[in-house]
Amino acid sequence: MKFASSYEPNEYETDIYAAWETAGVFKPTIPTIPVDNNSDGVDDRFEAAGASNSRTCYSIVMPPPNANGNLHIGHGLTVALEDSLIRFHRLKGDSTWYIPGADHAGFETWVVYEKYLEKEGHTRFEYSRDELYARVWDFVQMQRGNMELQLRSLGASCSWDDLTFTLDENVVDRVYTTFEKMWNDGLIYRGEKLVNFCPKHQTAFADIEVEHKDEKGTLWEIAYEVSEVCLIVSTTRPETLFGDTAVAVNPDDPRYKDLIGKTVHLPLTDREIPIIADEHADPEYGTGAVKITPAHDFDDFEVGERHNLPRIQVISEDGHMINVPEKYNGLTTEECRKQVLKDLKAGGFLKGEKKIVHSVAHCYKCGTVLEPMLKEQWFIDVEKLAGTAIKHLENDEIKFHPESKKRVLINYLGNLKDWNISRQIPWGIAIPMFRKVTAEATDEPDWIFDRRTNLKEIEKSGVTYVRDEDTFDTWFSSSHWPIVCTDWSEENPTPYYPLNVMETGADILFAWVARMIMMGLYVTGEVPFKEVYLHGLVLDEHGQKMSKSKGNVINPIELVSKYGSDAFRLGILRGRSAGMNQAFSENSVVAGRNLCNKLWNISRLIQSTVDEEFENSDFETVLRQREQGERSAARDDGPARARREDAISNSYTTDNMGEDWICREINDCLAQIETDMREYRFAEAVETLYSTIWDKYADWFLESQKIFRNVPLLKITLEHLLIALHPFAPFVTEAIWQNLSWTEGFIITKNWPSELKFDPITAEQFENIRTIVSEVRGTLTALPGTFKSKNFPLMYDKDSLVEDNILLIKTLTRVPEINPLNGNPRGLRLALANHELYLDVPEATVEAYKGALTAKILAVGGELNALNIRMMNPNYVERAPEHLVKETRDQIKEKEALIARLKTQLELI
RNA sequence: GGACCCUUAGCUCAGUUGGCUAGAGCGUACGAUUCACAUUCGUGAGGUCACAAGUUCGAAUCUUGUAGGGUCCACCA
Repeated sequence: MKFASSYEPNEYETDIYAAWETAGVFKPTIPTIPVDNNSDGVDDRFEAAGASNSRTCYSIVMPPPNANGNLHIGHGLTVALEDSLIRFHRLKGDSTWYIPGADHAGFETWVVYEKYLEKEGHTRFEYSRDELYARVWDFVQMQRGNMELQLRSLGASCSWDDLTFTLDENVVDRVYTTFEKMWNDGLIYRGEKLVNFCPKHQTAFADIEVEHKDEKGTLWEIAYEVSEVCLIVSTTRPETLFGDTAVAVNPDDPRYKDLIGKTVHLPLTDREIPIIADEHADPEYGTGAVKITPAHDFDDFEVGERHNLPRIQVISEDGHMINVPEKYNGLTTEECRKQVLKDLKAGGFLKGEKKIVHSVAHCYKCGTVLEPMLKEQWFIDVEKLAGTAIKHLENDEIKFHPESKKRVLINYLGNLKDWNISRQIPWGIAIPMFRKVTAEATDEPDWIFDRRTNLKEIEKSGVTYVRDEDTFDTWFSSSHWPIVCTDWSEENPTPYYPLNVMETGADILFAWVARMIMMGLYVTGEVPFKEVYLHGLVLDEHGQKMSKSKGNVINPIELVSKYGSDAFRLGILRGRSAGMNQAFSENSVVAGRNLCNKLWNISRLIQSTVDEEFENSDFETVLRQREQGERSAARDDGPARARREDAISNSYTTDNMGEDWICREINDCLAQIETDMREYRFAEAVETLYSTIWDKYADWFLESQKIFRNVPLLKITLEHLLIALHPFAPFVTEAIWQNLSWTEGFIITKNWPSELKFDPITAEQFENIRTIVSEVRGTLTALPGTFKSKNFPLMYDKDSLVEDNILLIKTLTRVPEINPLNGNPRGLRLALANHELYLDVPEATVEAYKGALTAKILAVGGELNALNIRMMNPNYVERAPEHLVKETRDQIKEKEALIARLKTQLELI
């Protein structure tokens, strides 16, 4: 026998994955690019397949994990979700394409590399941009590979040949093509705008990458003199006063009405700046007068634009004061603030200070306070893109799970500001723009588009241009992900685009999903995916966010090696629903591991039954069976084969109690899984499988089969369950499939099971048996005395169901014997199951059981009462649907009969 | 300030268009004992569905309000 007494995942998983990969079963069966109709020598198979493309292609692209990182729990969830979908659709016969990816993770990787440089005693400023790019490339290659191995250990059945790295040539090509199109369409502009700038990392961020934190600060009140009077302004950043180019007051503020248009003297300088009227000044806040520093504050920048104010930059990119009086020049912002406050105080300008709490922008990576910095950057005018996206969303072209996120997304797109796509880090896709440096060529444009970003300098009609040193925001290239992964092109649109579903974290709805939709529509005219499934955060077992500092991080790979890949997948899917942040604990993985082991032992039992049958059967039968098997195996694949497999697998009969029932239960289970998967209810699908396999198949069917041994049925039902569980627990199901003596090929490429035939009446009879068995067990447990003293025989009167199933009931209840009742009823009558059944219990025992019995009668009486009250309500009888009223009537009858039976139990004593 | 989500058993969560006695896993109590599986088997206990009002024959489910928790966006001179 091949089956060990327990399932050891580590002995099988690596080999199984390798076998799948070698066999090429992860690849889509329908070609990804349709063949050109005009070309010769077209493969027939491909053409035939092309006809049904729209129906049978099923594609998912993986959100690319960091190429040189390790997978975390979120990736574990992603793979569990996506791979279950892929495997389910593969079994359903779709041509599935699960496309893996690797992210160069521009900023993340850059931060890691910069730390590494620092450790080596170097800084980024020692190298040119191209040198740095080459160095990071090598650095990434050196670290690469872990993540891909980890995806394999999670069982991701993705098409490895099609792995896309975010810096691959086709990605860069596509990104440049889009950028060029946008440039020509006038959607790209270079603007001097305020950007969030990290003085430590020396790069700008998009709004979305900024982390706002509430902090304590001080609000200072400073006097700006206007001829005789003075105007008090409030500020949290006194050091920026050197960059002030106006003071704003609210136009409706009566206190300052007369001052509008006049000028004030800027303290510590010899400048006069105007007093302007602007809505931005809130009369309720501070003193109602606000200094305007267009170069260092986002709001002030906008005020400046409205009033055409000059922008004076007084803080440099590395956080030092510039363009300020000699005394302050070169100080850090902090030093300068101290000095300015000191000098203001000395000059009598400082009129007050208040402690306040305000939110401050931080770098999401290093926590440094971000400096709003005036910089020339490339921007995308998002108005049209967002508008188009909203139109398609409102047209319901993408289905969201959870549904509520659609509105959230539309709301976000409606308020989107222009997108800064320039980053000042070398690790990324170079922006394909070149700046004119030949001064005398006045007719030529200042900037030109050119793909030759490998060159620092290019020449065009005698004019020299130098490359912009910046790289793209990673989200700009990532927004092309569905397009580039599926190899979509204008000439050859692939049947795998749009994707069937985009599965990713709810936290990157804006950063990624929104941008993919805008970009997909802009490039292809179609939405990039038909559905979006968003998963929430995986929290620790107490509902806390996982973080290194809290020390509550769970490593998925550790769980995989401890309990097996399947256990992890089952565990993480359990109790999870779309878009919700949910807790996760090792317990659920243990439950998953137990299910795998249960299934393993179920298979072990069935295999041993099959082996025994084989040994006992006569030689000729064996020979005939073997020949049949070989004959069918010799044929080729295809629909004919599928039909034949169907016929063979349906060649069973249901002869014994419980057999029709299990067929019914398995059919229900399969149908439930199909519904659940269509609606992305993963946890429910797993739940259904768990209870069908364990509570129904093992606890009832297999127990009853210990008497009956219907080998063909045991085989086919096991196969059905193995296939049904395969999407969620791929390794154990394949391991079993390979160990079973009669199965062929890989389970991963089998067909989803067809319905089992059964007789519904016989199936229902088994429910009666179950009720009887449960009540016998329950009553025996409830009766006083030790277990051993309770070996009472069971007696029946004129009951053919019991009479026909004496052996079965005896086995399941473990009563010593079951006899026909001779003479008058005695002992304890079973009440719940409506059968003439008595436990042969001595009077004294029944007497002691009386209390429990009375309590039960009371409980049922309460239920009956509630039902009667319902029926006495004329409105209910009139208005509720007829079937419900009838149901209630039936229930009343049942309860009344039950109470009557229970009362006989008491009377019998 | 705006938006969205959540509150159901000790814990983590299901509960689909309102309709049987509100379910599962884990935990827990009692019992079994080696015949596929102790990663086992059997039987229980455990719930004012956050609170209040409303709609309805009927509400965990729909509406409104209150309280608590979470997430995101905007703003904070």
